[in-house]
Amino acid sequence: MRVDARRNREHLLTTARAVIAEQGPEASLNEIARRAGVGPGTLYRHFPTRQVLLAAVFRDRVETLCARAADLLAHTSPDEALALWSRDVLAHALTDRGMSASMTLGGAELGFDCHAAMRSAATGLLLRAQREGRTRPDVDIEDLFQLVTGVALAASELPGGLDRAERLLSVTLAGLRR
Amino acid sequence: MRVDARRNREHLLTTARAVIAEQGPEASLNEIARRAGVGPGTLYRHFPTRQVLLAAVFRDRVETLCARAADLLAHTSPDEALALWSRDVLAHALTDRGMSASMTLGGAELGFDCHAAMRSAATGLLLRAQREGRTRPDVDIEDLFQLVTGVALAASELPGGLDRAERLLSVTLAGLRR
DNA sequence: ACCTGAACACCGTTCAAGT
DNA sequence: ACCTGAACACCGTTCAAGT
Repeated sequence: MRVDARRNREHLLTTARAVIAEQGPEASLNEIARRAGVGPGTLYRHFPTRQVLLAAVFRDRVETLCARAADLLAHTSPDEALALWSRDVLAHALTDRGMSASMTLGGAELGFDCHAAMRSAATGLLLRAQREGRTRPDVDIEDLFQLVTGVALAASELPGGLDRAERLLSVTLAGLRR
Repeated sequence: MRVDARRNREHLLTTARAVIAEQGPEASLNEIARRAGVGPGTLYRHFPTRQVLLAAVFRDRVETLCARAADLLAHTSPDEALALWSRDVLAHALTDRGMSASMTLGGAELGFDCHAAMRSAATGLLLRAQREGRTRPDVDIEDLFQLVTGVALAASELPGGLDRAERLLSVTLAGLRR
């Protein structure tokens, strides 16, 4: 990869992060390119679809959440780990617009598969909670995932912010216990 | 209102229903006008914003759900009424793309306030369940609403369809009990 | 090998001109 | 009083031409 190409890629990523923080995940790709000082073709060369760009933008955060899951798996009780991790996901989703949408972005063509990463991180927590804890055995990882991102989406679009989010999460976590 | 205006309005609504069923609530307004055989200006005259159009399109279904809530309130036990009504909302949301998005459409300028209608219909069910049933007293009507539409949104975007939707709903309803 | 930016087909939205 | 449809500013996307 040529040095100017690599620099363009980095700069596009930085700009995309800023614009998406401002305008959300539907932000104009042309504007991202414009603000980064490159032609739209250059953006498309590096990120052939919007989803590829979003996956790249949120990669760091997703990896942070995955590391957190591994940590909780090693150091916390099953029920508590699930609760704390869900709360973390929620906090990230409330902070970064588009984060919750990105968490469901999957597929090998993305360069980085957010969905697969999140899924495998959460699977460990769920299986252990079902084995040792008091978690309903019939829910699968997609269910857990949908419930948490659903709460995140709801909370990010409604007034009441974190308070409401915590309440919705507590309802969901209570529902997961048997 | 002139007869041709009224006829245009009806025809636009019928066309919009069809196009939205095909393409979802983000369907092109120009295409709706085109298919209805009128200029885009005519669509805008009758429905000044997309939300006004969506509220008009889904008015019938929302009113059906409200009537159902009143019926359940009169003839069913608190817990069961809440469960049956949620299941109904879910079924409507899975059938009609854009229905769940429309349920959150509020404001007096819409001609018909879907959100207010749904909220007042569901409030009766929730209050009674909290008074007589075993429902958590700290959740409010917005919480209930968000949980149900969240499940609906999740289920409509994920494979697994109705089965998964039912499971997610049962988790949520379990979480609502104290 | 990579970038550029004009070009294309679309979109939402407006508004002067018509009937 | 209502409709028309050309027009505008934007969007995503592509691709010949450049370096």
